Amino acid sequence: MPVTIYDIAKTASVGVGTVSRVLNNHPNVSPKTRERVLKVAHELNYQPHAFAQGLARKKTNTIAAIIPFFTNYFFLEVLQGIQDKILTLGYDIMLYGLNENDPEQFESYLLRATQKGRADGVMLFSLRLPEFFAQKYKHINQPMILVDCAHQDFDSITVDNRAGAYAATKHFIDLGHEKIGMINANPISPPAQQRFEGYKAALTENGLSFNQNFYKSSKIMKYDGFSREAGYVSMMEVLDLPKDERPTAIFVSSDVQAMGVLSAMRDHNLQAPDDIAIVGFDDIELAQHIGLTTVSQPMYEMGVLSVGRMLDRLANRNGAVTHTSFTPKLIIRETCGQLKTKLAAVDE
Amino acid sequence: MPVTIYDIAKTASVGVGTVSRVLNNHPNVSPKTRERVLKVAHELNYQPHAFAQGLARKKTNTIAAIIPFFTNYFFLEVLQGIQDKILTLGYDIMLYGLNENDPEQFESYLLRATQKGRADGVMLFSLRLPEFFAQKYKHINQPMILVDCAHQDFDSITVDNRAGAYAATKHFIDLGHEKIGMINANPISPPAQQRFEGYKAALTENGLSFNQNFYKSSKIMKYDGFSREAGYVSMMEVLDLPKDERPTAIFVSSDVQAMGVLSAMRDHNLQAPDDIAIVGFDDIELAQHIGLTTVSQPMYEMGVLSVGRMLDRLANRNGAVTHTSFTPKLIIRETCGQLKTKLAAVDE
DNA sequence: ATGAAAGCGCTAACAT
DNA sequence: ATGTTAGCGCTTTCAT
Repeated sequence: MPVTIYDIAKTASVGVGTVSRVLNNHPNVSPKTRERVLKVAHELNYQPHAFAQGLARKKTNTIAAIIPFFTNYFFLEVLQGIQDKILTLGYDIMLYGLNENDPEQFESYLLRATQKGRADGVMLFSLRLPEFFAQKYKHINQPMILVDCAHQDFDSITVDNRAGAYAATKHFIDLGHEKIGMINANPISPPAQQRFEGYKAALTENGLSFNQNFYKSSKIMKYDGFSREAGYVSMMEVLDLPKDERPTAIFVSSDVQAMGVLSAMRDHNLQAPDDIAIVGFDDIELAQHIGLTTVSQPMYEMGVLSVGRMLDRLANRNGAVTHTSFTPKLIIRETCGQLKTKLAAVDE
Repeated sequence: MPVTIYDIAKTASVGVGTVSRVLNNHPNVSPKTRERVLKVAHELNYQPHAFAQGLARKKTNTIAAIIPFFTNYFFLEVLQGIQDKILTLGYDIMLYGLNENDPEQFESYLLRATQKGRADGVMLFSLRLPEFFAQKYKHINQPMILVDCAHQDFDSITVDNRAGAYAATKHFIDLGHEKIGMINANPISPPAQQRFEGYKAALTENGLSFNQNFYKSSKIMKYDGFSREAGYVSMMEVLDLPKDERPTAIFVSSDVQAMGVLSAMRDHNLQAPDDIAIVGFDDIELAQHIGLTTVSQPMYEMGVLSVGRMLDRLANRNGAVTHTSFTPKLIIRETCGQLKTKLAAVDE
C-alpha cells in the first residue's frame, strides 16, 4: 500500500497541511515539528504522487519534446543537451518522436503534447510549424520553443545556415577553386534554402558568378532530400558532365548527402579531394571517421539553451519573443583538400 | 479558462457522471443524451486533463524509458520501434537518457521513473540492473522490462550475442582463415563476455585452437570499451606483432570499435580485407557506408516487442517472467573479404 | 504555528 | 438511464 501524506500526518500526529508545508519547505512550521515530520516521512519511505502533485499545483513539471528521429545525430546531440540541463531543474521529458516526415502523426503529437495537464511546455525540433496550428496555439497558455526551425510568434533557437554555407564556399575560394558547385537538398526546406543563399552570396561577393550547371537540387524528396541516396543521384548528374566541365569543388548541403556524393565518386574511381573537393554540413559523427570537411553546429549547446529558454518562458509568459541564432563553424578535415598550388605534394 | 466536464454537464443539462460515461463509452447512457453531450463537448472543444484522469484512474498511461544515449544507433532504432508501437496504444514515453555511464545518474533516474504516479511501467535498456535495486523493485507494483540486458526476475528481450559471434567467426573459417583474432570490449560487460564465448566456441568446434596472442580485450574502459578509441588501441597492439604472427582475420566486438581498428590499419597503410579481414557487430548505420561486414540485431523489432511485453505485463502482473532472445544476422559486406583462394581476383 | 477544509478535474460507486 | 457524491493524493486558503 503506497504511503500518503495522511499516513505521515497520522504517525506524526499533525495535520496534512503541516506535512505538506514541511515537505515543501514552507516557512511557517516550527523546527521540531518539521524535524519530526521529516523523520516519519523518511521512515515510511514516502514518495509524493507525481500526478496528484501536478493536479494540485496545476503544473506537470514535464516538457514535451517533438523530435524527428530521422535527423539522427542532430537530434541525438540536442537531446543530450536537453537531458543534462533539464535534469538539474527537476523536469521530465515526454518524448514524441517522428519516424517519418508524416504530417498526420506530427499533428497528433502536437495535439497530444498540448493536451491539458500533459506538459508545461513543448519544444519543437526541426519541423515546420503549420500556420493554422500556430494561430490556434497562441490561445493556449503553454509556451512552445522552436529549435532548428522558426516562426515569428514563438521563441526560437536556430543556426545560421547562410553563414555556415558562406564559410564553406569561401573556404573553397580561398583554396583557389573557381568552379565551385553545390549539391542541395530540397530548396523548399528552409535550411536548404538558406544554405543555398550562403553559397551564392559567397560566390558573387568574391567575384565568381553562379553557374547553373554546377548546382543540383535534390530529385529524391524523402527527408526533403537530406539523404544519402539524394546525394548519390545528384552527384551522378554532376559526373555525367564531361570532365573539364565539372566543378572542382562541391559544397553539399548535408553530411548524409555527402556520403552519397562520395560513393558516387568512388563508383567513378574518383577521390576527394584529389579529383573533386567536398565540404558537407552538420558534422555528424560519421564525418569525423571519414575525414569529411564540414560545417559544425553547436547541437549540445542548442539543447541546453532551449531548456533555459523554456524555463524563462515558463516564469514569464509575457516577455518579448526571442530568436537566437548560433553561428556554425567550419571544421577542416581531409575532403576539402589544401591550397591548390600545393596539391601536388598531397598524398593520401 | 480551460473547459471541464462540469462545463459540459451544465451546458448539456446533465450530471458530470453522465458526461464522464459518454466520454468513456460506458454503455448505460441513452443514445440521445450521448449525442447531445458529445455535441457540446465538441463545441466547447473539450480536452480531458491528463493528470486528473490519471489520478482518478490510478493509471498514468505513461511508460518510462531509461536509455543510455551513448549506444547511439542501437538506442535510436529501438526507440523508433517503441515509439511506433506505443503510439497505437495511447501511451506516452517519458525519456530518461544517460549521457555517461554514471551510476549515480542511473539511480536517480531509476528512482524517478519508479516514483508513485509517474509511469505505469519502466523499460530499461542496455544497462545492468544493480542487484540491490532489483530486490527493492520487486516490492513495487510496477512492471519493468529489460531490453538488451537481463535479470532472472524480470521480463527481458535480448539478442543472442553468442550466436552472432559464432556466426561471424564461422564465416572467417568458411572463408579459409586459420589465424582468427578477436578484439573485444571489456569482458566484464555481459555482451562482451557472450561475444567472446561465441568466438571461442566457433574456433574450438571447428578444429582451431584459441590463441591468446590473437585476442585483445579493451584497455580503455570508457563505455566498457565499446568505443572507437578502444578499438584503435587494441588494433595497434595487434599490429605491433611481426607481420607473419598477426591474425589474418579479426572479429571485433562492436562496429564502433571496428572503426578504430580500421583507422589503425590505415595508419599502418593496411587495408581490409586485403591485409586483414574484419567483421564487426551491431550494424550501425556507419557500417553500411564503409562496407563493414557485421552482425545485425533486429533493433526496431526489439523495440516493438518490448512494448508488447510491457502491455501484457500491465494486463497480467502475475504471469510467468519471460525471456526472449533474438538471433542476430551476419551481414556480409566488403571488409571480410571472399574465399581465400579467390582473393587474387579481388580488387577494390 | 497548525488543523480543518476546500479545491484541482476526473472516475466510479451509489442511489434513484 | 441518470444525478449525486465520495474519493484519487496533494496544495493552499482560512480559521484559530
